[in-house]
Amino acid sequence: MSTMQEVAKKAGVSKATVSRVLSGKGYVSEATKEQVYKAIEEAGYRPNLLARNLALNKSQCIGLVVTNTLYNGSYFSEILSQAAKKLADNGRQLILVDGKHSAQEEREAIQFLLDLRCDAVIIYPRFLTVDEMDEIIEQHKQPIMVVNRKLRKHQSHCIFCDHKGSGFLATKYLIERGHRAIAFITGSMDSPTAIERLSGYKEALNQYDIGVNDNLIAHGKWSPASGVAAVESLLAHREKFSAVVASNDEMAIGVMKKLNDLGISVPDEISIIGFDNIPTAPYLSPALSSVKDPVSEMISQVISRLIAMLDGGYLSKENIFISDLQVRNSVADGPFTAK
Amino acid sequence: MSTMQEVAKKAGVSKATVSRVLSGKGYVSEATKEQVYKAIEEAGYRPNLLARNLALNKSQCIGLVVTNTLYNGSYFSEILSQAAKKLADNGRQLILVDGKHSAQEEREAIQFLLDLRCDAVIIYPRFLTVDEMDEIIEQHKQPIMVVNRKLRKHQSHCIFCDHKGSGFLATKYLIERGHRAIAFITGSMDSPTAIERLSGYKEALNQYDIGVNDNLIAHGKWSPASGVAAVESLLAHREKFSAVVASNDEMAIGVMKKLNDLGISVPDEISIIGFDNIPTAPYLSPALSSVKDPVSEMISQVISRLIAMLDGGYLSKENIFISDLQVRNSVADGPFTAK
DNA sequence: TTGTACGCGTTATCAC
DNA sequence: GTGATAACGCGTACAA
Repeated sequence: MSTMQEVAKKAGVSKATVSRVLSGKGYVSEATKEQVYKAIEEAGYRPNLLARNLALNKSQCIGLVVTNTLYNGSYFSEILSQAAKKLADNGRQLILVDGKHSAQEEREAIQFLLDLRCDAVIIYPRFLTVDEMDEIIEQHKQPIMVVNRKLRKHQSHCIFCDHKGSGFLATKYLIERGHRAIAFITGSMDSPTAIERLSGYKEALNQYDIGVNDNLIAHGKWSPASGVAAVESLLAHREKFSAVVASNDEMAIGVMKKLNDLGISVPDEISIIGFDNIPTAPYLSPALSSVKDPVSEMISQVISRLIAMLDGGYLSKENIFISDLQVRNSVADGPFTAK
Repeated sequence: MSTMQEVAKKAGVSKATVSRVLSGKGYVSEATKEQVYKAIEEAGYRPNLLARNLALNKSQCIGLVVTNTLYNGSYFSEILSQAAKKLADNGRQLILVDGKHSAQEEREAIQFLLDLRCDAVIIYPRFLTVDEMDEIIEQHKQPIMVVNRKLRKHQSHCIFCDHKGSGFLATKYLIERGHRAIAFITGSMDSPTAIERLSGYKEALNQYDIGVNDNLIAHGKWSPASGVAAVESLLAHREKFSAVVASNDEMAIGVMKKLNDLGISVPDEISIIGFDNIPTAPYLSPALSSVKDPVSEMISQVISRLIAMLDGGYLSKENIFISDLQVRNSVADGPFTAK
């Protein structure tokens, strides 16, 4: 790899001049510009971005921390594709670091990115608590943005959406269509999202004066297989239900499969509603509807805000809260009506 | 951010000593070690990885280039999750760069990663030709690995699998179950994978003395919607068929949806087979089977090889060709038998 | 318009 | 054991 020094020598100028030509800053005569370009060409010169970043003390790179536990399925791909595209549009690159499966490892991942002198770090946390993140943000100069959590102190550094509201909405949707015995399948209960969706479900039942029946609540782990298992545990209680709210689409698909296998007609006998919207979902089954999880929007907005702050130096103090929820219907309302 | 110099001053030693303590190389007395650790703690010192990388001329980062056109769905997520995990296991990080949607942009993405002094670059190409990539590999000292293409010259820098064989397998699978009128839906025909799968289909028909009927071949674009459109164009020809080979699972799902909507029973009247295996596929429909695309294995193997070469300095000259194909069945063979 | 000299934060090679 | 000092490759005041 040839260096700037060598190019300078070839062109018969100093490296300061080469630098000026490359950056377009400062005055350089057309004649020497020519010389320099020619020398660059000949030498096959390429700038060393490490050196440049060191000198400028910034890297044009944004770090992203995502937990291992999310590393599969369309949710992960949505986070990543959105982040990579949006950053590329703004001339930055994405460095992905595995948050593994503990708070300590999430910490280390953030630290690593900061040590690499990333301009900023985005984390989709799983194990770090809100307070821990507030603390981390305080300790560092570089902006650290948190997706899908409501921070206590640094609200301008986070973005979140109304998971409780979406749990409420899904349940209400079924209630309004005549369902009374509505089962609920949770996600992993160590996830705030799972807890919020469950609480939305309970609130909806309460609001319509339907008692919460613990026999109608089963615990899943986000995966299709755990959806299958949850159905089994629900049926074991021999309690009737005409609808199921599954805390994400993957479990909803597992539920659908299991019910089909048992010869239970979906959605005629039992309706299913999920969350997240996996891309192929609209094609899957007229039996399955979902409440959209606005991950893409969260990522998109958080990056917009980040770029604005990196370029403009100003970070909006405004709270970002996405509450625009909607149910996507594969079909007309018909099939979801309780018989 | 405090620097090594400041830590040295605090500890009353030179920065050379601090460096020795940190790296664990060279002799340092226990007493001064203590001092240094204390100073590091007090100063809240963190090493600047940019500076370290510049001095060492390596970055512990591996670049990955993926085209925009792949940025969705489970295929993308499989590539990424596999790459990130495998690299993290080996203490390296993943930098993802958007290959956008042209050969030129794929070139630039590779160049950027090299300029960043990534230790190596992995590309899942879409637009660059095999010859162009062979040339790029020659021009650079850092290893550049190519996934899903057979290079002409640098075979040890690539990994690929038998897409033609899998197209053949899927078709043969149906033929052996009694089907004769088998429709085929291609992927985007600017993709080598799409072309190879089609040629496998044709070869299977030939081998069983079934003529290739152009009316039974429709062109899709990998998306579920294009699968729907392909079915429409097939039906427009008023040619009967009892089975469909769709060039990937997403299109297969579109096909299934469309046939269901038309009241055509799947798989009783028409059987469908796809490729790729999306994670939820086994839960979707007993009507859909797929031939697995070994992306994960390709990524995994190419990284193993890469790490071996980065750590050991030796790059195996052996050809890597994955030919272990298999059909995943959601169900027993029954439903796929032609009536 | 151009060149000199220094700084960015490390690592590594010497002497001491 | 430890401390100067020279790389690493680039940006940028400041001087000329």
